[in-house]
Amino acid sequence: MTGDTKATIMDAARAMVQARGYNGLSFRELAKDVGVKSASIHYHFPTKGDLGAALARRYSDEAVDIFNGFLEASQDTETCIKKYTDVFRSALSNNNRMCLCGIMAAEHDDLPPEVRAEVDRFTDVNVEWLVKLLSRGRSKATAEETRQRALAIFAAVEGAQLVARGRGDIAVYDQTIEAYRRAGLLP
Amino acid sequence: MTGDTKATIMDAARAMVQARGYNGLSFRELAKDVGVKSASIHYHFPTKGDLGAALARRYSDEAVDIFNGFLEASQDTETCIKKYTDVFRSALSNNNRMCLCGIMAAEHDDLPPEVRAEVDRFTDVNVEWLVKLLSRGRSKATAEETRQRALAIFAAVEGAQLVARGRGDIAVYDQTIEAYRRAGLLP
DNA sequence: ACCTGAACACCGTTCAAGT
DNA sequence: ACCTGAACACCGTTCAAGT
Repeated sequence: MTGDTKATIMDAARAMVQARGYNGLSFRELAKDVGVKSASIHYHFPTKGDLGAALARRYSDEAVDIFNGFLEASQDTETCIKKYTDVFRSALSNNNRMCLCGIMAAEHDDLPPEVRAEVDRFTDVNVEWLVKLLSRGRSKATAEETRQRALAIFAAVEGAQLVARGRGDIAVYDQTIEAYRRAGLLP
Repeated sequence: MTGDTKATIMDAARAMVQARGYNGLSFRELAKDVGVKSASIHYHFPTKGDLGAALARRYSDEAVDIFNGFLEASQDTETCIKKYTDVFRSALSNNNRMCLCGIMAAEHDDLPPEVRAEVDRFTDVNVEWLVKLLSRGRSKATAEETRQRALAIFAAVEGAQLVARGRGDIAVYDQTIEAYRRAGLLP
């Protein structure tokens, strides 16, 4: 009665992937968590690829909403970028978890095509949002330079998360982000 | 006759992990590649963790040698950092592969402790080397600032590789590294 | 010293069968 | 509409047995 099974499955699966990756996601373990048999998971998501793609799609959609909220709430670029890096920070503070699409990008060659496509879209929505943010302030950078800087910021943040997670130390993330700012990569 | 089995196993396993991750490494597939039965792999490496740790250890050792070669060959910081980023580039140009320890860092929660320890050591040797490089030129940065910048460079390069690999596009890596340089993160 | 076949408990997936 | 048990070919691992 507490909500539909499909959403429950996705919530449990999302936590699992952020902790252990797409390869670490087990239908049988997932079934135990949710309280059904593994064959039932297949009723809602015929294949593991279907589930993975649904997770990445919802994740990107949620990210777009959250990021756009930052733009609306503040005119200040520095404030927005701080909120942005804090989103990635929050994954780490949630039991040393990682960005759903960051961990899946590392598993690139193991992903079914439909999952890969959705993971790519996460990069797209991040870069698009960062371009929007960087374009608000007047700047002498060309459109192409701005796009490349946006891509660089996204990649650097993902890298900071990856390395901090490896160390299991959120201070590593904070120090790295601060070093990016000092160097001038982050506005 | 062409060399010992143990080295052959490690070479095949290394390629496999750089493409598909630690979780994607299969003893049975590996055995087929090498031409033995999977039980024989266990003779040389009792557990998958033993193999993974041996791979990461050898990888870090080789990296140290290569990096130190750069320092000896050139006094120029810009040249050394270019060679450094080119090492990570070469993984991508080798069939879109990834840094062995970068991909394993993403799988952090799935790794046996002995593998995790060796993966951590790769971060250490990279940061140590970058500190050595950054310290050669005289600079007003404190030792702690230098260490944090070294960590930031390593994280940013790993992130560039991760994102470029996700896109399957080495141009993304090149553009991101160039943007790091423009921003002043890379010397 | 090195390799193997057979067994174990796991995995994603399929499907006929239940309600 | 939703769930299940049983089967399939996979997985890492163990171990007694071979040479």
